[in-house]
Amino acid sequence: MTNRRDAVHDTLRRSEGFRSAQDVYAEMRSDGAKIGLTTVYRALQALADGGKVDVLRTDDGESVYRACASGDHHHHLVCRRCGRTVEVAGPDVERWAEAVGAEHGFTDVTHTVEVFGTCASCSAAVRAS
Amino acid sequence: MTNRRDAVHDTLRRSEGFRSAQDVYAEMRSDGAKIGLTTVYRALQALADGGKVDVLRTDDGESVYRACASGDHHHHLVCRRCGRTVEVAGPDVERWAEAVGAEHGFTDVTHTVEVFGTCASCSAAVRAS
DNA sequence: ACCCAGAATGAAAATGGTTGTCAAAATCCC
DNA sequence: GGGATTTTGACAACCATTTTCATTCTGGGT
Repeated sequence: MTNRRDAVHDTLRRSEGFRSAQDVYAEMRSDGAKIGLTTVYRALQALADGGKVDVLRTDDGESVYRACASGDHHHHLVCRRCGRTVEVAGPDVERWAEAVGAEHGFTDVTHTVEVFGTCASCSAAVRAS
Repeated sequence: MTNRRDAVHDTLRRSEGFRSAQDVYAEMRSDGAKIGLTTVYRALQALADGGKVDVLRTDDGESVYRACASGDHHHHLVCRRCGRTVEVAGPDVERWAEAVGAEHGFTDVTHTVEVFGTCASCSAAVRAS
C-alpha cells in the first residue's frame, strides 16, 4: 500500500538536487511507471510530514522536494543555476534564532534558513560563456 | 504617475504585519480607493524590486508584503498566531551564510532567514483559553 | 475462496493566487 | 493642440495544487 509512496521516494533519491512534484511525476511517467499526479502529490506530502524528505519553496512559489540524507535538523546550500544541494548544519544559526526569539518574548521558536549561491562549476561555466 | 504605487505603499505602511496582495487590494477597495488588482500586484512588485518593501512566502505559497522600517538588510521574527513582526538584524547569520557558502566554493551567496514563534501576548492568550 | 470495510488510487474538474492581454485613460513633450 | 508614451484595470489565461468521486486494491474474518 505504501508501494506508490516508496516509488516516489526512490525516484527522489535518484535525483541530485531539489525536484518539483511535477518533475517527479514526469520522470516517473517517462520511466514507464503508472502513477497519477494526485498520488505523487499525496506521497510527497506524506513523506514531508514524516520528515523523510525536505521541502522548500522556489521564488516562483513552486514546492520542491529532496530526499535528505539525515533526518536531523539541517539547512541547505543550493546552487541557483544547477540546483546542486549541500546539506549544512548550523549550530550557530540555531542558537541565534533561539536567542532572537527569546529576546522578544517569543516561544516555540522555529526558523527557516536557505542559502543560495553559484557553485564552483557553474561560476566557471558562466565565465566561459 | 507613481500615484498608485504610493497609495499601495501607504496602505502597507498603515498595517502591522505582513499583508498579501489580495489583502491590500481588498483594504484599498473598502477604503473607497479606485484601483485594480493588477495594479496592486504591479505596485507591490515594483516596491519589492526597489527594496521598499519586504516579501516572503507563506507556507501555502502566497506572497506577503510589508513596508519595512529600514532599507538595510534584515530578517524577520514573525508571530505565527497574530502576525506581529519584529525586524531583527543578525550580523552573526550574515557571516555564517558567507562562510558556509565559501566553504563549499559557492559565490554570490545570498540567504533567506525567517524566524517564527508565538509572541508573549499570544502565548498568554493560549494559556488563558 | 469469498465477502466486506476501509484505505489507496487517479482522471477530471475545481480552486485560487498570480500574470498576460489589450484597449481605454492619463501624462508628457514639443 | 496633437501625437507618442506610459499607466491603468477589466478580463481572460496560466498553472501548481487540491478536491471530488468513482474505481481499484488490500487485508482480515469466516
